[in-house]
Amino acid sequence: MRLEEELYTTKFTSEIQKVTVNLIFTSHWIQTKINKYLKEFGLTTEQFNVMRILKGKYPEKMCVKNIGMRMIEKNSNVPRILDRLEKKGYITRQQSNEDRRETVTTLTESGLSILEKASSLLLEKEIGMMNINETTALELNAILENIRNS
Amino acid sequence: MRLEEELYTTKFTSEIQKVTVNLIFTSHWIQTKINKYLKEFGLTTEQFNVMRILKGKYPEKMCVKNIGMRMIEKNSNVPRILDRLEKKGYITRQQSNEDRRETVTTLTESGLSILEKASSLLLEKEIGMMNINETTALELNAILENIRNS
DNA sequence: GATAGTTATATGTATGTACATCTAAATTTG
DNA sequence: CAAATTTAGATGTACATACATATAACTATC
Repeated sequence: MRLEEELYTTKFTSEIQKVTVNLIFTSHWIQTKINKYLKEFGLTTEQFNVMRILKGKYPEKMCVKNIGMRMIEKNSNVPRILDRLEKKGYITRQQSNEDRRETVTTLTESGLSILEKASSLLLEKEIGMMNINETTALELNAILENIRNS
Repeated sequence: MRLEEELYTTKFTSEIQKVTVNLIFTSHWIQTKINKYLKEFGLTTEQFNVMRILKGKYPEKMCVKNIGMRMIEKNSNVPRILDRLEKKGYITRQQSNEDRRETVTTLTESGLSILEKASSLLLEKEIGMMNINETTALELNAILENIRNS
């Protein structure tokens, strides 16, 4: 559907102005879908993202800062997301021995297991989630990366 | 900068998978910029959006549902955003006479005035905010609208 | 026209962002 | 090495989303 219809608006003053709104709208649209899939596992997207990042280094432990650097949302408050994952038993936290300011974290067995299940569902859903092919995706990725060069 | 560098990750398994992350990342990147501009006026993006929508019908009053339909973020909790705008004196609310379930809202003089200032700053910043021209923007808008056809 | 169903909005709770502040530990500097 | 600075993380507050539930008012149905 055209963005104008989605937002019940008449028109935008420029294609650039419309791009701004269209990017934010499409991002919300995707996130809403992903949220629904993850809900089945009792996970939020941010919790899933943190776990996915921890998996990338597993079984190595990661400090809070290094997790934060890899988050899609750079303003994420990682300690609080870790609070919830710890409460659910999906991660463990301990003070680092090398640098005692650091809190190092790793996935538990239970965390690994639920991550695997959630990942495989998302991988499966990913195909049909967006109407786009690899060629256009490549093109879109290039445009997005260029947009941020300013 | 390439997305892989932004997220300190090695690579994505497909361009489509990368598009998902790239769209969400770019959306956050834009929103962070807009937030910073609006902060000068003590407004959040959502508060600004609601005011912009009210301006579109001004001086006609709008009900909560019609505002919500026009929000970029469809999960917005409009009554609570209105609470904050009312507290700041930027809108007024009253029960509708036609349908007493409805709460109708309109901008105050003060609201119109701050909206005008914020809008003009955003319009000015919009040009340099993203590195994109009208032609590519047109193309990007078409891709985004197509992505959501599924 | 009374009852059932629907709709518009408000509100409660958990989670997350945005941003400021605090504390402890490491690092730098004189 | 002591003092100053920086860094890592935790935590407080305001605002927002996600979603469930509650309430009042409207509409449909018998």
